[in-house]
Amino acid sequence: VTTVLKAERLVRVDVHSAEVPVLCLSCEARHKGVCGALSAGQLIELSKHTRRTTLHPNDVFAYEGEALERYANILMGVVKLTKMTRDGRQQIVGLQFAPDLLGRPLNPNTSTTIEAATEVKVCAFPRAIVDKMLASTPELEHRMFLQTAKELEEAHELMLALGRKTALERVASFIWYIGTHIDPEHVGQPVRYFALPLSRTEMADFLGLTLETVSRQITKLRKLEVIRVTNNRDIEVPDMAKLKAVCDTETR
Amino acid sequence: VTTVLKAERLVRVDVHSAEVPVLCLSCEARHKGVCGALSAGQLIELSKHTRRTTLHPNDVFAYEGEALERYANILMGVVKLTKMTRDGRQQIVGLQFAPDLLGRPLNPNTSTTIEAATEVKVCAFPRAIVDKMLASTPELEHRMFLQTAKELEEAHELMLALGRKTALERVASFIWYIGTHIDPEHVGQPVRYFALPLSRTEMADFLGLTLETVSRQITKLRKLEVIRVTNNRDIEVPDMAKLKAVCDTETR
DNA sequence: CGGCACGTTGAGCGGCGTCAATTTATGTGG
DNA sequence: CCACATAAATTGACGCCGCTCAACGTGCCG
Repeated sequence: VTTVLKAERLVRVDVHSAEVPVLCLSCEARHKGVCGALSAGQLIELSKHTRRTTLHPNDVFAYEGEALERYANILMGVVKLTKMTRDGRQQIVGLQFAPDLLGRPLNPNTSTTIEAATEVKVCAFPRAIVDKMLASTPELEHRMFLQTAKELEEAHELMLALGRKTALERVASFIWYIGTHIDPEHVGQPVRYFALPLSRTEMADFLGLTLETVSRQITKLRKLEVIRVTNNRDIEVPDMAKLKAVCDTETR
Repeated sequence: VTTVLKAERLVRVDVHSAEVPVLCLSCEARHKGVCGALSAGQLIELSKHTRRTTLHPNDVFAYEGEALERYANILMGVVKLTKMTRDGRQQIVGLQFAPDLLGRPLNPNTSTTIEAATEVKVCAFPRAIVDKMLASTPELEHRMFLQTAKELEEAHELMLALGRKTALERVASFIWYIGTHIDPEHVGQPVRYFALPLSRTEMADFLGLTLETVSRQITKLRKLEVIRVTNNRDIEVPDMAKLKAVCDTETR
């Protein structure tokens, strides 16, 4: 229900400097995110209107149907995209990780509610400025397109799980998904020890289950020695192949 | 007023029609599809390598993981995008209608199997030619991006159905979806009489159900007088609002 | 007419949801 | 540091929605 809480002011940058803004220097989005498509000059122009913000779990960035007047680069943390039926049933339709960009060109209205799952740091800039750069920088649109295409593929994968997988397979698939996405430095290498970014309730909303069922499947995976659970959210995967096998069991 | 506009559009004469290839003249894709982004010269260039094809139900255009060496514009009919688990459980993750484009730039590999649901006519062109035009024609990429973004939104909608809706709601949602997409001339106006492009089995694969359950829900909708079924595939919707109400029942 | 594909209907069962109790983590003030 | 409160997660009992298996139309075509 709360919106953006804390806003940090950006460090001032010399307008006439051809250098990359200080804040951008160590920013991951400049390497793998959309900002990588921008020149030093564009980064400076953009940084004049940039505002970094921290969101706390369940802080809402934008509501379904709302017009986004700012794009936002995720610098840290996990963001969930949710939809709801009129009577309150909720579905998480996607997760976003650093350095994903929130907001799309050509249509400012978001079709999902965008909210923080974990603590999240974003770098936000006004729509108009980015849209102007889009016209002259094809590479920027390429990157946005690439992200959207990737989101669509992941949506398809989740749809297979929602429509055709058992509760156990869905939970295993989710753990696999997190393991292969949570580390921004992942080069396809899944990590074997990580913290789940979602609560049991949220996992249920992601997987089309109830929190009780999710909990039961987790204890089942624990007893099958596919995972170890240390502090509810902390997961260890001794053997990734074993986990992968459960995601798509031959003998259901 | 709408009918007048519609009629006007149908008889509209293209100023440069002399330069546009004959095949493109009456093609819907040139108006609302991606070809609308191309100049007469580009259309001529493209038409030299164009091949029109007819696909029959269940003909496969490309298999999951395969590299598409041709884009294809849907001129007529419905195409289904499917995914499968290793043990053969199938999920339809999306439907494509005229004038949608099959294939995406930047990544030739398709993540879903692409196959005809109904009889389908496509206009196919080699990847290389289109990709070259993409570099010099931003509008072309805009349109592709727009379609992908739309696909993503529809995927999200389906995910809500798969994860959180009852069997009855899913079937009603499907009928609503078809009613608002089957007519290429739809300007948001849902039609009340149409043929379902999918068999019961395919509807089940789309909705994460079994064919028996789909069948039962259809008879239930019939008894509730939400729909009329004439020849199994032919549906009449007396009151669209009534159908919409079932899609998202308050009292589940 | 018979064969076949497709759809409908029925009977019974099981996986997951519902409701509720208990345990475990997290935080707060004395 | 320990009671205490609150939220989050686990576990159990039971019921229902949708799956499974099977029989039975129905329409189409040779």
